[in-house]
Amino acid sequence: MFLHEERPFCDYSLPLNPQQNNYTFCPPEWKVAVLRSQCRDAVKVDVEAQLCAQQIRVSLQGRELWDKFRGIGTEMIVTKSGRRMFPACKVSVTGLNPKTKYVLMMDMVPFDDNKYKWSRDRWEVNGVTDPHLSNRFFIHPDSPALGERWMQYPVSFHKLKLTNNTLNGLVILHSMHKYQPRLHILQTPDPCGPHSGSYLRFTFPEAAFIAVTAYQNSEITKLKIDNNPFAKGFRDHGLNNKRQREERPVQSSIKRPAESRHETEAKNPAVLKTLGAGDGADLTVSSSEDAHSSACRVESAAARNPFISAFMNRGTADTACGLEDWGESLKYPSSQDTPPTSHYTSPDHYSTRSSRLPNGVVALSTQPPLGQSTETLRCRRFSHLPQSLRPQDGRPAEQPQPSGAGFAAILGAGAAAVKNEAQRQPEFEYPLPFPPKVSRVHLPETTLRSLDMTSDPTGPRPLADILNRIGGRGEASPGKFALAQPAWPPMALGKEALVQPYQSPLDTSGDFLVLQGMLGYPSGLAAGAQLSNGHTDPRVPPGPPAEYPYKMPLLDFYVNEYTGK
DNA sequence: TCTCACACCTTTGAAGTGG
DNA sequence: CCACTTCAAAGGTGTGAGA
Repeated sequence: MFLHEERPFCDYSLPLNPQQNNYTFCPPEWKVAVLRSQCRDAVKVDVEAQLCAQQIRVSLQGRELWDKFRGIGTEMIVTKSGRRMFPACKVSVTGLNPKTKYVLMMDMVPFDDNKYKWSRDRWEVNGVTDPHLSNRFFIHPDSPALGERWMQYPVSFHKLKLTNNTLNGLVILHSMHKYQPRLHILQTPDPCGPHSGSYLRFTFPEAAFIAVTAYQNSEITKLKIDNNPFAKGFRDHGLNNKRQREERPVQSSIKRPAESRHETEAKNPAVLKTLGAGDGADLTVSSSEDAHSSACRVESAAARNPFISAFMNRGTADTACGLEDWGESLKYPSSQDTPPTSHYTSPDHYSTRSSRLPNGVVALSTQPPLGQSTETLRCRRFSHLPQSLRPQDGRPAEQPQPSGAGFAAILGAGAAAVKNEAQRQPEFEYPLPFPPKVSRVHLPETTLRSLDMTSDPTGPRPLADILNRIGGRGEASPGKFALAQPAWPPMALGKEALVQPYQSPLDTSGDFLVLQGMLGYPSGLAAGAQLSNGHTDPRVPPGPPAEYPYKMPLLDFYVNEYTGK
């Protein structure tokens, strides 16, 4: 769905995932599998999986904006009908196998075991967390897609919606609880072969937030209004509000309210606190570059506000991260042909580890580069740049903007040249300019031929529609696009789904689908919190595997795609 | 603390218009 | 036929009243 709107692909041979609802439950077995893989004592390195996975790197896009929010204490509204996140999670992925299909999913996991309350001007711990509800994934609408697709542009999860209602199938959160996004990269199992897919997950503690039903911190409200285009009507400090405009028709110069805490702290580095290793008990680590930096730079001094200090990390940026950031920080994939020389090959990202589980699933987990300081990492990262381009503070220096022809080059035959350039400087981040309207772009004939331009209403949208949405529209709006969705087998949702459980064509064992089936591995793996080394994970409730009666397993989905059912 | 109606906004596609 | 403009619809957003 969103693919059509934001990203052009010259190869449209693969079917898109047209599911109107991209949410599904998290199989508890996955948790166990990943937790096992992340327990170092239990890791049995699988050489094959390691080769395919250890280069995979994920970084959160829009860091400046996230930093702004984290500096104040990010809040996300949850509503009964579902509310989008702002900022939305947008990640860039590198290191995937370009010719392998992957499913990208996102869910929210508790950040800690606390429940919070807003006390006058700050967040305070208010008891222990309520029982965590069953995880629900938001499956990226492009899934499944080839690795080269995922790596070509940052992957946005802006359509993910948060809710506190268990009946609507969205990602469910408890209000006044703190969560962090978690990205799942699932290598799709081969429907014609053994069902073994690699599996990785990356959490983003820098994007942690407290779920609320109404904003508590007015500074968060201001920040959202200032940055969210849909809230533009509330800018000018509320004077766009009709009522207030009528009350105050003339307001030539409006003074900003008192300097926000965020701004104050940004100007006073001594006030800044880094995100501590308080999540250390959590085996999940951040995959993103700056989260790693955070973990490496834990400061011992306690902030006045423990919650806010938990959000704080590094200096805040002054530049707003607008819609244009989809092109910024675009990372071209580094060479896939060059195997790494050591296990930890990504100086500024977390590397991956893998383990073969008893059920045959290769579980992969992220690990920080051990024994390396942040400065070391940064020095290495920019070592290939001329001295003049190396940032003084470890941040990327401003790079010269490539010409507008860069977009066409990516689209057409020029893509190879761009890639070669990226291979020469694999860590270099190329800002990508907005492409012009497609009507003014002359694409090579070979490129046009490679696109599926059929008039089949169930097929992909014309190239013009794709590209016109890219220019100047980083965030896709719902519009009327849903009407144009191809008619795929309906995915039962919510109450309706419970009435009409999905009957897997592959699973004849009963009316209920046990979610191991989503990956195709046997259901004998006991669900629970007990790890193989005896540790327990408090997030994984003990008990039998949950049964989810109505979601089509991913494997079935892929098989249906391949077999044309 | 939560829900809901509301005004305001962006985004989108269709229809209309003119060269 | 193409480019551009206008319009209406859909839906995202925070606000504020009330439960």
